[in-house]
Amino acid sequence: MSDDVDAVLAAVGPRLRALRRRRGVTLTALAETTGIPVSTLSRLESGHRKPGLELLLPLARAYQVPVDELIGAPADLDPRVRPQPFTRNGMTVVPLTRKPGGLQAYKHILPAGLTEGREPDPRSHEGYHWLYVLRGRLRVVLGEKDFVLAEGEAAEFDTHLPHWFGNADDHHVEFFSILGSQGERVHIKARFRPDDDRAL
Amino acid sequence: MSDDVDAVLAAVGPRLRALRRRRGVTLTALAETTGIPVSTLSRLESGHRKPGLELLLPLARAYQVPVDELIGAPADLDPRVRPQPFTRNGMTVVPLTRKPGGLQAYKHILPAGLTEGREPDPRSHEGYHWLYVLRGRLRVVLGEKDFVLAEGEAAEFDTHLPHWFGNADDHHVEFFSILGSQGERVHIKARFRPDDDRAL
DNA sequence: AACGTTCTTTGCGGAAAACGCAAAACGCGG
DNA sequence: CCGCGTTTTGCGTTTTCCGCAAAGAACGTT
Repeated sequence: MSDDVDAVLAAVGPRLRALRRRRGVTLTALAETTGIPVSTLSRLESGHRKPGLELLLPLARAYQVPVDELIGAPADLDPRVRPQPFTRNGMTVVPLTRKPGGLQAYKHILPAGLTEGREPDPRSHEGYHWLYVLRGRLRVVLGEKDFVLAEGEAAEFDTHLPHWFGNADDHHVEFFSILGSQGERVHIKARFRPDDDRAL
Repeated sequence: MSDDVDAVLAAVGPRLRALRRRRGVTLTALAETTGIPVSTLSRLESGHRKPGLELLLPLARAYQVPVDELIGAPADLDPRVRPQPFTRNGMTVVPLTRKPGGLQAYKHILPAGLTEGREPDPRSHEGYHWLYVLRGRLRVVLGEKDFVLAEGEAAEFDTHLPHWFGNADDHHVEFFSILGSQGERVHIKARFRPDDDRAL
């Protein structure tokens, strides 16, 4: 577990030194191109200095190598997305995408009768929304409109429009939703929070 | 220059927070799976804590995302390798590979008469060596053997054998050399240094 | 609308790491 | 053996980190 991390951490210094030597660069020269003092570079390569991002980023640029390559982190990423569903207001949300940026795909599950008798509570946020009903009938409140999507039906809209989803009847509803990419903003939860929105 | 780095650095916190929210994970839960205390996570996401590797690595594993993706470092790497030749003992070395790990390719240039009258000084190190003479005639001292490679000729050997290269006559010599990958060790300079060898 | 729960932020003081500088140590070639 | 370029290290000061626990916010419920 943590051994793994420690191993990578301990290997970063030597790895950096090897890379530098291989390129025929001196500490002094590297210090010039990165703006990092020689002493710090020395300590970093010998493991007497923690490899912080403020050091790794300039180095990655100097060496023209991604950070992961720099630190030699094992690229043991499972290509399959392992969904970690969570619940928000009784609605189960299954994130189907992994990467922080770009499109975000979810599957939403509304248990039977979840929104029974509830007041629609439309919210708005940045982005563009596309959705597709897998099961059940989805009530969509969108701006002034209030309509129902049946199984296999789809919809798309700009999420600046206040919107809200609910069960159309007393059966449970499942639907895909794909969020994108209006200035790389993110849909996160019902209420829009300024700082969820900062860096995609 | 440094603005760029600062920008990325400042964006890491918010980016981490956005990612966590998107996954529907609480600080407490994340603290459990990563072993990082809640307070630290909070400070990290709010930018009051430096994003050190000892934090980013567990996070990258928890989120199943490479570190570069985590921090949103611009992937503006030039696919072309931009060689940065350097000189070692009068011999010009042109690194043709960029990645720290795996195979390493070089072009070596020995100016005319560089090794004239010099004593061969064979050294050994870890790895496997393959080479190809582009121009001139290359003298290769390899263990007990001492031979000459002409243009277009190639050789390969285990670098545990002490070896040395020189001009076979008074013309300049150019040759490719590809180093690999015996336990991921690296050819760096004439003399073998223990710590050049640690982490590929 | 007030409540309780859960999640998140923040203040604190001691401990640890970082900082740049300059001197010392090292490596290598002459 | 000397000299130069490179790298390491000692030092005192300054900054950051640390976990804890209390305070504060957000949210769902009564």
